[in-house]
Amino acid sequence: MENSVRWLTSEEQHAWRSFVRLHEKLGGRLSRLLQTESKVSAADFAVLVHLTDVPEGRQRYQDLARELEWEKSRMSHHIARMAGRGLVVREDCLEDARGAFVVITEAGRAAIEAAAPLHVEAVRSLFLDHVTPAELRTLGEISERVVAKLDEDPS
Amino acid sequence: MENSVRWLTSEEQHAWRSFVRLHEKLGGRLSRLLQTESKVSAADFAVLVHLTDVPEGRQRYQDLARELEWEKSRMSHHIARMAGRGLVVREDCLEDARGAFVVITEAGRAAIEAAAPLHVEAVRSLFLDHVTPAELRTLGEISERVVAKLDEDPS
DNA sequence: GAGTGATGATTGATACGTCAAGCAATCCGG
DNA sequence: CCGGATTGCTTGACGTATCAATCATCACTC
Repeated sequence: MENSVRWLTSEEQHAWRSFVRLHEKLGGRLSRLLQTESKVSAADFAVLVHLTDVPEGRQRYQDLARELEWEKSRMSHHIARMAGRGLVVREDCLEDARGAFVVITEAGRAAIEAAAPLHVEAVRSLFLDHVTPAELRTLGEISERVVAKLDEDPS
Repeated sequence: MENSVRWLTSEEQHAWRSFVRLHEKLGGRLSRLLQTESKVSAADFAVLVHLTDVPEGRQRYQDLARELEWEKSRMSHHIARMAGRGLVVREDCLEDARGAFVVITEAGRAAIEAAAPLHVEAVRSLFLDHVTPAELRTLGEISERVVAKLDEDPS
């Protein structure tokens, strides 16, 4: 048993546990909602959002993986499944024969347009509606700062 | 296309996306750390924490599932795997022959005592160290309030 | 006290994420 | 150029999460 551990005070413990519960519950609710009400999962949604943000709806696997913070193998597996459902297609890359593009299909665009209002409404009613603008600002600042720290110091 | 959707303002959008990224990154880091440095996963850790909080280290499947917000089938599968690794044992319930207890073993206690300092240190260095006490208080309040709302209104 | 429904847990199918290994295509130092 | 290292993606195996179906037991009612 280490004696040098900086254990949490009870305030820290309480805040941390609440925060963890929030993540579990909110994340669970949102993805369950998307899953059951639309036909895209939270992961599908994230992919489709990025593809609609980009010219022609085409992006390299690696770029997509970097933006979503996914492993490349996860991207391969997931895109293969999405392609099977017709939401995207895989396209070979001419400039670099190793590479490949993910391209959103019409069905993909239709799926995300159908899911987006639902998702926004859920984010509002499950979260934003219960948080003041000042709190939201604080939360945004904390999130950005911590994410930056995590990026600085890779595991 | 619905016209009545209350789309997010750019401030809301920014804060929300940062928050989601924090969720993804911090969760990923913590569970990866636990996984590689100790021999218990984040899920194992949560189970063991609850069992050490309770008399004799025994608790019913359903109670454990409720506290962790897990599905009962997840609990069954996971406890079966943990039992296979000797961290817990399953025990029949005398009062209700349908029910069963999960009981932490000595090996389970040893595992969590080994993992706890590491976990606390990670929570500090990856998160708490980058947040002021005031921010942490705000975060705790937000979390509690939103969790309460989510509990009120079941999906 | 038999029938009906609810409860506590298990099981199997399927989907998903991660890891390590693999395979091409490309880059680059000599 | 040529050979080894690197890059971009794929694959297979494994552990894990979810869903629906199942089974045994219990509770309630008539």
